[in-house]
Amino acid sequence: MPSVPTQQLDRVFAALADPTRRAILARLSLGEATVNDLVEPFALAQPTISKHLKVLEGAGLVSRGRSAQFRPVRLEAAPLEDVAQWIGGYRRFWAESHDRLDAYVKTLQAEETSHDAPRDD
Amino acid sequence: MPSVPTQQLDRVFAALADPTRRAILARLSLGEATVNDLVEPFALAQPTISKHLKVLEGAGLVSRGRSAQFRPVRLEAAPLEDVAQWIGGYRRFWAESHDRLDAYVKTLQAEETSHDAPRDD
DNA sequence: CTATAATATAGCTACATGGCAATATAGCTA
DNA sequence: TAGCTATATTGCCATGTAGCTATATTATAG
Repeated sequence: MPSVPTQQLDRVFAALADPTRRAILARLSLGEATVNDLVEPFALAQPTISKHLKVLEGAGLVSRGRSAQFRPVRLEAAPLEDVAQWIGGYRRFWAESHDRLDAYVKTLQAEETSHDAPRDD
Repeated sequence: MPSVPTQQLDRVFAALADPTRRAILARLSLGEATVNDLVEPFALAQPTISKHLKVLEGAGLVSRGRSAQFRPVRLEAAPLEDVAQWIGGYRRFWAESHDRLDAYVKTLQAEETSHDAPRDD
């Protein structure tokens, strides 16, 4: 059972704790973006975004390419899978509370497999 | 589709970003505990644990009871479900990378429904 | 009522983080 | 080479957080 190093989970959760960074991930779910692409929608300075990207990169949630003077940013979802696995260990605890809401939960699980873009946060 | 307020996700992710707090949750997955029960296994002072509990409570991840001078702490998994839902929006991104590892992923998904205690972090 | 036990609060230190403006670097383009 | 564009780095400030010790609070036990 290949469980994720604690420190790695630390970094991933910390990275996800900031709404700007989650919004960046949502944006990247639509495809690669340059730093400037990412600066635009957030009323934040470019160095601020670069700092956020460094945090995301440190958590393995994005990777950087190189194309002329651009450093395109790409979503890397693997750490999210790690998180999903960690959370999976607690699934039974909320499953217990849902004996009366089974139908609703089934609806969510159906949506889980749908292919809409994630929300922007 | 009942998506979780951003601020709520902020608090939950931030709470989960600390390994001590994740260990507290793992401990609570075995059942209610008093503050002292939780102090013992971590080489940390009691006020430090109390502070962690406040953070967890603020994220809705634990609730407190009252029994004599004890304030038993209980796991509340609902926010983890919110996180699972948020992450679900990205599932397809790692699913894409797993065309060759389908068997392995299926194994994990089988374990997801098993009833072992979560790891201690 | 006093003493004891469980927990919370206050006040402190050290360090991390999010934001900015200013500047440096790297890679085109002319 | 000079200049322009994209991004990174630096240095600063304000705020937040994890840890501690000391003290306050709350509830039970004598």
